[in-house]
Amino acid sequence: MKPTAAELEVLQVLWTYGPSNVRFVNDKLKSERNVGYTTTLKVMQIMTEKGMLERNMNSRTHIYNAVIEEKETKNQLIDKFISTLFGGSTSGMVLQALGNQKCSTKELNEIKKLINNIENPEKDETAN
Amino acid sequence: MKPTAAELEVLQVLWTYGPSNVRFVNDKLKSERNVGYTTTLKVMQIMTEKGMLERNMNSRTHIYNAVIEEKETKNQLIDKFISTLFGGSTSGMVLQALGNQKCSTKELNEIKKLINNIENPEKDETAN
DNA sequence: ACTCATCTACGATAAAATTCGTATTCACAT
DNA sequence: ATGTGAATACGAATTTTATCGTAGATGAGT
Repeated sequence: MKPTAAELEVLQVLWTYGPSNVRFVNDKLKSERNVGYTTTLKVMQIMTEKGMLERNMNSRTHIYNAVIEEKETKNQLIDKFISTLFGGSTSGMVLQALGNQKCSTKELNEIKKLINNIENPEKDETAN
Repeated sequence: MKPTAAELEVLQVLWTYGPSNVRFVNDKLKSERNVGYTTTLKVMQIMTEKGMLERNMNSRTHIYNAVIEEKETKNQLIDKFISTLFGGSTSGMVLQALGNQKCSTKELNEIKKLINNIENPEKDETAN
């Protein structure tokens, strides 16, 4: 399941706001770029055919929802990204991402904490 | 400058091995998947038109080289990736990537070291 | 000089993704 | 009931990407 760029935009809206109709999704997309209503409609219909979305047609205005899971989908995209650009080295990608210096101290601390939890699972402080 | 998937494959070869001819690049690509020689040729010609590559035509066999920088290009791709999928949060992406558990202890230590260096630049041990 | 392998140039095709116009249907307010 | 606004359905045009076949040029070896 490999969403295209346009499909990812739709998924982001649905993941963020939950089940929505086409008008709502199109409005959100239009806040980023110019896109016609029927364009968004078409994309969402195709996504439904592909099984990415499901739709409730009880009312005249159909309500769409994401079928594919946010976390799982993003994991697949990250894996693909890492294998294509960093020869499969997660740390290689992380090092480059952090080197961009866009992280606050707080964020860096979160990452350090996560690393400690991975290294010492028995001392996991977030488990309680 | 947004390389396509096929273009990224070519760039990876040139970044890794330096200036190369079409035959060499195509051989490398063929170790991963089946792709015809003229296909690779065409891609590289188009990339040259786009300004991603430059070519030396002194000899009959043209030698191509990447114009766009590996680090800079990957940074742009990471930024795009993070902004599209993680609302611009680098740590959000890193947390999810590390959560996939594919990092060795050694790699995790490298990341921790980098974080420490970012937090305390004056104590940077890699600078010497 | 001739042949053969190999290279580039060029164009055509195919496949995928994106976009939108038009027609039709429906619900609601008047 | 009728008109209006808004929704879906459908199909088509466009753009982008990817792929490769064929033709012509070149150079190396005999």
